[in-house]
Amino acid sequence: MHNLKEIRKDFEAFIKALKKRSTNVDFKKLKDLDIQNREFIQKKETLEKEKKDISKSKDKSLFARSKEISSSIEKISEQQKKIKSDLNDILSNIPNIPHSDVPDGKNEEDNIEIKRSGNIPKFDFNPKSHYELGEKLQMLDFDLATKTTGSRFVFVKNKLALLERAISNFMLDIHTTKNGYEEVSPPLLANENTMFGTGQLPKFENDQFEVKTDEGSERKFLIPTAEVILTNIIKDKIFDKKNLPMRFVASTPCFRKEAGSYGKDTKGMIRQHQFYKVELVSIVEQNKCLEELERMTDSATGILDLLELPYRKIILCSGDMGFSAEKTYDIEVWLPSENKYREISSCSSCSTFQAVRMKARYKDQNNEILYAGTLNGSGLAVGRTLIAILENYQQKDGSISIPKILRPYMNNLEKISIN
RNA sequence: GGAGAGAUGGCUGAGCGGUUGAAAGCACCGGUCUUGAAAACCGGCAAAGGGGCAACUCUUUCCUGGGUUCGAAUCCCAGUCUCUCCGCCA
Repeated sequence: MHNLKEIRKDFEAFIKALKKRSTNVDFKKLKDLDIQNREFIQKKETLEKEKKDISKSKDKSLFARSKEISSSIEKISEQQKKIKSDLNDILSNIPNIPHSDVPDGKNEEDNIEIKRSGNIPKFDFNPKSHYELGEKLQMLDFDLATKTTGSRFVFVKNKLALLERAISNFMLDIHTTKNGYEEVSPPLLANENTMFGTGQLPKFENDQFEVKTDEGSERKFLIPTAEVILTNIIKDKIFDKKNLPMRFVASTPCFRKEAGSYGKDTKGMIRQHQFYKVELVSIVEQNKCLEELERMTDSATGILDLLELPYRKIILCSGDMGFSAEKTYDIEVWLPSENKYREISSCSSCSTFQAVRMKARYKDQNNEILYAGTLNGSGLAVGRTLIAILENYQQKDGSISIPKILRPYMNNLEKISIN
């Protein structure tokens, strides 16, 4: 969320900065409401001052006047609250401003590739898709999941379940021992305010799975990514600068409705309602965001290097970035069956955008209070890593050789085959 | 599910109708002392919002929402959350 005080300083610049994004913000209304809001605050405060003075004076002759004032305050206050709430509605639906590094563009076609790494495997046969491979191995079962649960779910079984677990453990180990992240095993449900903090609410409620709770108690949502719960670790806090940076990693299931993606990636486990993801979150001083973004992205690509999977790194254009991001790198892994790169990680700096929503601040050496910078990135999506391994490491006979680095996590198994 | 207790500043924790925005301690910042550091001592230190170029000033805030009162952190009602004990389950 943006700081109104900052917006006010140069309203035109604010509009201009957001032009890069495809938004339909009613800027005029925003400005008018802000002015109205402040007018009402002033009216209210004048009355409050008078009332306070009467109360302090303990002068009985003025008590009647005080009562009058109370009812006036009530009226004005009501109007002011309405204005403030309208103002907040607009404000909380405005996305972050793209950093100047970010290329202008409308959609994913305008993203820019900045790096390629690894060798694309050459096959002397027609490479199969992960779901063909998995079903043939009898270790991916989509039909069963449809029966027990519904579409966009999958049973991962036998050695592929082991592989999935190995991937997760391997990534956690690297991030905790080599990259300086602290491992967290967080709750998988988040309340409304937490979801607001990272920007999932109010705008993207349709993408969330809400869990039914007792009447009257707080609303709860299945986390769409561990980013939500990990970033909110610092919610409502003012901490010392010396605590920064904070870096957290968690491997959790993620739940997404994937509303609006009907017909997209319907086959296989590319796009599921539930998937595991190893998530990285950093909390940093506000001027260190971009530096940390590079570090985080390197942590993510480091995993692909170790797994010896070919990938490329792209910078998202202004039109393709997520709501809370100021700058995002996507990392895409090579999928032989599709003959193209597919997203396996997305690393974003959110500048202070989420911190303002969460009221997460720190004190610097002058005891000045500043909003923190937050970053999140996948390190990596476990399901998609599984897919990438299946496809890139497939053999002519339909078996899968296991990346060397993962073997210690799989009882030194070298190959997954039907028996 | 039954019975209690609680929610106060960055943290711990007093206050239980009228200069209380709030004692005390810790943390933090500045100073004295010291070759330096520690300790000790002295001083400072809540946030948000409004007005002002600024110095500064005003308002709000002691979980949330109502109520009583000229006046509420303090009293009353409703709600949310947390904790403890018992039961049940893991």
